[in-house]
Formats: sequence, C-alpha cells, structure tokens
Amino acid sequence: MTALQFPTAPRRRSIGARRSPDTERAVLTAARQLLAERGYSGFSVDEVARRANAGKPTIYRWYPTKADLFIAIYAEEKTAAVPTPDTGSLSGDLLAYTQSLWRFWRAHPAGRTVCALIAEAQASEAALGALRGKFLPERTLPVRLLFERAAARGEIAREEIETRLQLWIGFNWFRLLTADIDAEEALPATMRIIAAPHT
Amino acid sequence: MTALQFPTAPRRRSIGARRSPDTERAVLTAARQLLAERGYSGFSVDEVARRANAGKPTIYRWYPTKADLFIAIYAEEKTAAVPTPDTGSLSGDLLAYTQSLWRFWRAHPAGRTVCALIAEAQASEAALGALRGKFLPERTLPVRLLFERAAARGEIAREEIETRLQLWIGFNWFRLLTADIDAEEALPATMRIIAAPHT
Amino acid sequence: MTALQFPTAPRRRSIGARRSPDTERAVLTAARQLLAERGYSGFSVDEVARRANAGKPTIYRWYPTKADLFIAIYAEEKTAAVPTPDTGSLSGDLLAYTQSLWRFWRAHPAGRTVCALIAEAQASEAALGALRGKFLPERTLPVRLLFERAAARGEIAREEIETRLQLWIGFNWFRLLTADIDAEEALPATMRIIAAPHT
Amino acid sequence: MTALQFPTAPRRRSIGARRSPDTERAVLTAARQLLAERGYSGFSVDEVARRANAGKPTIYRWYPTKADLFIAIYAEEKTAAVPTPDTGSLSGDLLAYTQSLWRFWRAHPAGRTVCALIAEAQASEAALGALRGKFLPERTLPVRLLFERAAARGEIAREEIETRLQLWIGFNWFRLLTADIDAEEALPATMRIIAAPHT
DNA sequence: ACGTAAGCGAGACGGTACGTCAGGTCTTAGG
DNA sequence: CCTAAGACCTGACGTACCGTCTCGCTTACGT
Repeated sequence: MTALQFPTAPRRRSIGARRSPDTERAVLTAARQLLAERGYSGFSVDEVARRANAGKPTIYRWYPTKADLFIAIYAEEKTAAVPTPDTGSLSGDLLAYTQSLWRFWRAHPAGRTVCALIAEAQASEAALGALRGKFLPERTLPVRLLFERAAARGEIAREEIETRLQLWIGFNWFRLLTADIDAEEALPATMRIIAAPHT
Repeated sequence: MTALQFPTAPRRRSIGARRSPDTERAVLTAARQLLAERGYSGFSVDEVARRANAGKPTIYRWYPTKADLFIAIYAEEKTAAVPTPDTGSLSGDLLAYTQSLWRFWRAHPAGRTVCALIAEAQASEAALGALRGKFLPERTLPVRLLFERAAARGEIAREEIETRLQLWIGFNWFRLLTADIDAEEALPATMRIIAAPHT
Repeated sequence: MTALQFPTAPRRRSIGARRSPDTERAVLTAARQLLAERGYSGFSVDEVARRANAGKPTIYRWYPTKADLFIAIYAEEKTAAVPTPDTGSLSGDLLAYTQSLWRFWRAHPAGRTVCALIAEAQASEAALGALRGKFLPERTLPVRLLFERAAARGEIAREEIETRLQLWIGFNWFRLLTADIDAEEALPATMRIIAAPHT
Repeated sequence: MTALQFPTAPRRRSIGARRSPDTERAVLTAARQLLAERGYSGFSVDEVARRANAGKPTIYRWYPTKADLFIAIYAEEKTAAVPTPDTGSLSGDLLAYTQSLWRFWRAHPAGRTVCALIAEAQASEAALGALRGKFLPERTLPVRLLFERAAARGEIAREEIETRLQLWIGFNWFRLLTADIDAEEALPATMRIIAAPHT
C-alpha cells in the first residue's frame, strides 16, 4: 500500500522525542539540490519531502515558511566561503569581496537561493520580514564592516555608510536578479564610484 | 469572495473575427486591480478571467506568459506620469526624477507591478527575457538620457554611463523589493554618490 | 514520479465545457471497486482519483461530499436488482423482498456502500441530510409500497405503515451494520412479526 | 484554537512502573467531553492527548483501538442510568424502558458514543468484534431480560426472543443513527408490534 | 449572399502544490 | 519495568491555480 520511493530505502524512523539530525540533513540537502536543479518555480515542499524521504509536516514544523527554508539553505552554504579582504582601500576591498562573492554565486547554486528568497518576499509578508530582519543584516555584515573600516580611516563619511551599503547591495541584486553576474569588466569602475570620497 | 464586476453583466459576446477592445480593456483593468489589491502572490489568471468576465484561453492567447501580462499592465500605467527634469546638474536631475518616481510608485500600484515582474522573472525564463530585453530598456530610457546629457556636459565619463545607470536601478530595486520607498531622507546623498564626478 | 497506474494510459482530456462521460464512469467504477476492496476506512478521494486517472478537483466538483459519492455508487448498483414480489400476503412479500435484498448485498459490494453512507452520516451533517432526505426515501420506496398495498387490502392499519417500515429498515440496518446478513433462518419469523395484524 | 485545559498545568510526570490513575481519569474525561462537543468526526486521539495532557502512546497502550476507548467511555456513562421497569406487560415494559433510554440519550452525550462505536465498527474489524462480542451482549442484557420475563409469562414464544430483541435494537439504532430520537409519539405502537403475541 | 474563419465565454479536464490534521510507531528520560 | 513526552513518516484532507481543450455562439470577411 505504502509506495516507498526506493523500495530498499530503509525508512528513517523516529529517534524519540528529539529532532533527528539525519532528517534535518536530508531535508536541507534535498532542498538545496532541488533549488539548484529547478530554480524557484520548480521548488516545492512536496518535492523536498519526497526527495528527503521526510514527511511534509516535519518540514513545516521546522520551517513554517518557505523563506525560513531558503534562509537555512543559504546559511549552510555561505559559511566561510567568501573571505574578508584587506587591500588598504575601500574600493579595493569592495572589488575583492564582490569578485569572491560572484565567483561563489556562480560556482554554487547559492545565488539562486538569494533570488528565491527575494522573489518569495514579494509573495509573502513573512518572507519579507525574514529578508529584512534576519537575512540582510546577517549576510551583509562583512561588507558593512568594510565600509566601517573605511570610515574609521577617514576614507568616507560615517553618515554615508548606510547609503553606500545600499548602493552596493542594490547593484549586486540587480545583476543577480537579471542573471548577469558573469561579466566582471565593469566591476572596478562600479566599486570606485560606490567608494568615491565625497568631494 | 469572488467580486464579480457586474453580477448582472450581460455576457460579453464575440464581435466576430477581431479582438474585442471591450474584452481587452476589461482584462487589463481586472489584472491591474487584482495586482493592486492582492499583490504578486494573490494574482492568478483564473481570478483575472473571473473579474473580467473573460475566458481563460482568451487571456492566454494575448499574453502567453504572466510576464507579458505584467508588462502590458505597467506599460499602460507609466504613461507620462514621471516628467523628465532638468535642474542643471546630474545629481539634481536624478534626485528629482527618483522622487517623482517613488511618489508615483507610492500613489499607484505600479511599484507592485515591477516587483511582480522581477519575481516572475525568477520563476520563468520567458519573463526574464522580457524583463531584460524589453522592459528595462524602455523603462529606464529617461534616466539613461539624464546620464547622457550629463556626459555631454562633461560631468561624467561617457564610459561610466552604463555603470552608473545600473547603480541607480539597483538602488531603486533594492528599496522597492524590500518595501522601503517611503523614507527619502537619504536620497540626496545617494544621488550625489551616483552622480559624483570621477576624481 | 506520479505513479500512473497504467503508464501507457492515454491521458484523458477535456471534451469542452461539458462533463466527460468517460471520466464520470471511471470515477464511479474506481470508487465502487475501492469501497469493495478496502471498505469504508480504506476509502479515500485521493485513491479514487489515482485509480480513475482523474484529478481530485474533478471529483470534488461533482461530489462535494463523500456521501454524494456513496449515493451515486449505490444508485448505479441497485438498478433493478431487487424485484418487487407479490405473494398475496405482506409477510410473504417482505420475506421475498428481504431475501432478494440480502442476496444482492452479499453478491455485490452494495451492502458496504450502505454501511459507508451510514457511517459517514455520523461524521458529517451533510451526509446525514443526504441519507435522510434523499437516500432513504428513494431506496425504501419499494418496501413502502408493499406496506401500502397491504394496508389497501386491510391487512394492517394505514397509520402503522411508517412504524412498521422503520422496524423493517432498523432490522436490516442492524444486521448489515453488524455484518450478519448470512443467516436467514430467522427471517420468516421476523417478517411475520413486522407484518402481524393488530389484535 | 487548541483548548489547552490548563495552560499552566504542571505537566504530569510518570509515577514509576504503574499506571497513573490521574492520567487514566484525565484521558477518559477528555475523551468523553470531546465526543460530546464535536461528535465522531471531531474525535481524535491527538486531541484527547492534548486535552488530557497525556502522551499519545500512553493512550494507545491502554486502548489499542478507538473502539476500546468508545466502549470505556460508554461503560462509565450508562451505569444504572436506565432502570428496569415492570409494568406487567412486555409492551409496557419495552415502552417504559425505551422512553427512559431515549431520555438518557438526549440528556447525556451517551447516544453519540453509541453512534461513534457503530461508525467505527464499519471502519475497523476490531471495533466490529468489540461491538458484537462485548458491547451488544452487555448493553442489551436488561432488555433481553424483559423479553425472557415475558416468555416465562407465556406472552411470547421463547424461540422468538432473539428475533424480537433484534427488532427492538434495530429500531433504536435506526432512530439514533438518523438523529431522530426526539419524536416519541409512535413509540407505543411500535413497541406493541414488537411485543405482539403470535396469532 | 453566404460560407468560412476567427474570436469569444464558458467551464471541464488532469495535474501539482498548498498547508493542516490524524494515525500509529519509535526512542529517550525518568520514576 | 512501565510511564510520559514528543518527534517522526505516512497519507488523506479540501482548495487554488495552472495551462489545455472543446464546445456553441457570433460576427466579419472573402468568395
């Protein structure tokens, strides 16, 4: 009666009144792969559950919102993948960081995760909240530190940190959302403008 | 729940082997209203058809993709709503234009249309193509002209037009996608950075 | 992924804005077989849809309630399966009819359908309504006619028709619900009591 | 939504290798109330566990089947609620007993328990067994005694006890299952037929 | 003048996914 | 040894959309 996907797959059982790390891993892995393979539109909790041999309610228990799931996926991926540079100048730092980031986005499906999260935020209030309240502050912290270091050096005005940071984020989003993160020629010039000292 | 536009509306009939302008109008109006009321996630072709008293195949015949529908909606809306300023300086021009644009986005549901189109582009290749190939060039043309005028004045380098334009677009998308187009305090400083002459 | 029952089954398509008789037939057949095989507890709309190669919404469109589906199944089955006897006496008529009915219930899974409908009526107000308002009046009409004929003959009082009919129904339900319709020895005596003239 | 009985209830702990009477009581009380409030369809072991502050496995250990739980509930309720009458005639006895029983069913949610048990018996073999082997013999014993007393008086034939008893049970089930135990006008006539001496 | 071709509304169709609830099973912690 | 607690997988629920398809109608156009 029960149609096991892989007849030989040893059905994962409960390990008692505790979360099963196996299940958690299987879910995240399946979600990441699915997002990589089929993108935002092909992503569904049903399919994640199927691939992970997990129950839908289990997934919903941990990640009440798709956004939570996307964040969890991205949190795992980004870990220490993009180093924080120190070139001596803000423009150089931004350039190095952005190049690393884009290289990372190209190599891993992480970029798609960000796109998915942004798209999801257009559809769900909860996702928007998670994006603004949790994802953005955490993920842009390294870049913010670059700006703050520059401000400490007197390179830029302290009041402009937020504005310049948003310019940097916006530029990255634009290129990411239009699937245009391969061409890096314009990057140095762009970063110079973002980092330009006030005249 | 279903808001029949005219509960007693005499069913619209074919007018022969030509597109019915009535239907075309009803569809676009319904789509715009629906997007305004319920946003991207609440938007569905089914509901548009219901509200417009139209058949689904009719809608699909004209707009094979949701993106096409979004573009058609936005095309109608933006018409001559944002004037092209001429303040003498690029920074001033950008500030004036951006303020007008945000005011327009706040007043009309047009901003939601842009968000919807961007989100849809993450889900559909066709939508991405429409966004890059048609929507962006058309809609950003006025701003591009501001940059080109500034380049003609010698304010900025001609090679940097594209870069600066993308910075401007990215910033606007970022604020729009994070539902943060109310606070305008930082706008002047931001526009100054985008317009800053190369040192 | 979707486990098509018959991988080669040509997917049934819409035939326009009308119900497809093919689909209707497939659904009823699948439902009947499922109920026969697995009984009330094993019955699910999902499984019916799977077996019938039909969409769940299609089933719900026609049969908003499980009770409606059960009634439709039973309506098909009972057609002319139980003849109306005429033995000359009420007791004889009832005996003949009841024996035919039980034989029918034993041969076909129709008895299970009745059980399912009664059980469903305990769970859903709508099902109870359908049972009382539609199923019972229709299905017991032949027996009611037996009583009315007897009343016309003067065998029983006209005011007692309803009471005696309920005794007959109740007895049948009791045996059916306790899965005890094989033993017919007591039937003649029971029918004699139900048909006994008032003293 | 979930009505925690005591939101701040100090969670009950194990009292060692013995059944906790507190828990047993809490489970039965919760089950009875739940059945009374929401009927058969609204009844779930999950909800019972929630209300009783108990673990689901605990409930399943004591009552492996829903039917067992229903029986336990009804066993508690019926205790000495319906007296055994002695009017001198079988018809009178049956009438008095049935009236008392219906009054009891109307006043207490006990009737719903019977319905639930019957419905459950259509879904589960175990429940059917419990219904036939345990519930029916126990619960109909008082009525059977009425018939046996009448047989001893010579009012009815001893061989007809079973048949007449089933008529009585069937009639009661029919009215109970169709939620029709308010109208008592027809009761005397019905009981007279069940009790009619053979002619 | 009239047949044909196209546009149109309606809505049924097979699917997929949604988010939730219930059913039972399992393991650990603890008395 | 037994209880309590809760996580786990399964599967069903009823609904919303998707994009396709067929109908029956109406009108304009080409012959």
